[in-house]
Amino acid sequence: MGVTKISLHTTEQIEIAEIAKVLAHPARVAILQYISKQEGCICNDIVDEVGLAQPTISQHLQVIRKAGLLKGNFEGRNLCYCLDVERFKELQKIFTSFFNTTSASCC
Amino acid sequence: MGVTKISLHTTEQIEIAEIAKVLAHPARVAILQYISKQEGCICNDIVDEVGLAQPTISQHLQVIRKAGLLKGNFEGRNLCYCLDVERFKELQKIFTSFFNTTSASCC
DNA sequence: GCTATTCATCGTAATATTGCAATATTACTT
DNA sequence: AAGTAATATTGCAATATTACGATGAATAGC
Repeated sequence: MGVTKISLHTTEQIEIAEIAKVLAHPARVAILQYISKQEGCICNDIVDEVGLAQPTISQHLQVIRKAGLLKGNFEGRNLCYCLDVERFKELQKIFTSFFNTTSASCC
Repeated sequence: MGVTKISLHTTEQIEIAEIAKVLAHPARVAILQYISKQEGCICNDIVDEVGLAQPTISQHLQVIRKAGLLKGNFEGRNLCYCLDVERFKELQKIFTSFFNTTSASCC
């Protein structure tokens, strides 16, 4: 039904899935890579860089923002996006912990 | 349109997104945790453990299998699933590399 | 043979995601 | 004030995902 039965799962499982969802689209991976790669901040060149329409990029940015990974400062009429590196590393920790804990005894 | 324009993205971005997609559902996270946690192999107790219907679990297992993370041996009439730990660690490496590379210079 | 059990697959319904055109909003510029 | 530039929001179409009941295939045990 396209509807996830969250009541069945632990908060940890849901958290990991939420984070993974942010990375689960190549455009968002591209955006994350791009906004971190830039020396200063960048603006709507994400649109040029990634090659999707502006509303689509805006939508993906919202997903990234909801995960707490986006910082944006206005510079004149430009919005300059930044990766929230601290939050990003937080997510990495959660992932690393999941991977390490999970790859345990088997067969 | 629900259709991802893969032509726009690099193979690395697509690969990361593919891996993330596997983890992008709490049920699959739960399954991965469960099959790794078990001493021996397990069978359809995943259904009991996770709490979704058998066809749904089977569907999720297919996603995990497609990512190369599932090993299954028949034991009598039971299929015993195993996490492919090597492949799992491979994915972890790809993720770790992405995280480390991405959290670079910003603002 | 028959029956029960285990798991996969099919079909289908409900919902989510992705993408874009059109439009709105905000803020700078003249 | 009017025009322009940068983003966000809205609305909608196409597709993907999630979930489950029904059915199918394989095997164990009688």
